[in-house]
Amino acid sequence: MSKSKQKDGFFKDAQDVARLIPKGRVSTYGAIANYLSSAKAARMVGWAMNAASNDASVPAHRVVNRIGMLSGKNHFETLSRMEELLLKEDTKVKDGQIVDFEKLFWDPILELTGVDPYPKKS
DNA sequence: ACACTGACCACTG
DNA sequence: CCAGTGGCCAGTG
Repeated sequence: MSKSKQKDGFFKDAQDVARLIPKGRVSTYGAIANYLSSAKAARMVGWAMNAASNDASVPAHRVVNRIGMLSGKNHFETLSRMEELLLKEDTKVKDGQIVDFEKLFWDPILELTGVDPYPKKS
């Protein structure tokens, strides 16, 4: 990061995927991580967002944890910044959680590859 | 160069 | 059902 050129890596990819999230939709760290590598790299996605917090082109506010909670709001300029940004995009937020999260959920795997990562329960 | 940490998730017991 | 633990990648001390 400090270097002018960013080597291709998880960060770059995660930020790139974040930019693909349509306005008014939200995604999760795990989904993005799973799309890039595995769900276990979810932590890095959050970190990538933090690294990109200076980059306004990366809608980090559209990325929440798996239960639709604004877990990363503490890393924004202000605690209410993330929620405000979401509300501006018609994304309802209630008590720190995305309303109708299931409907607004944008899964890169499902949307970009067409493969349903969540096989129906047996 | 080693160890630890981090906006998380899924699997085990 | 709740608690515990491993794991992923990159950056920092």
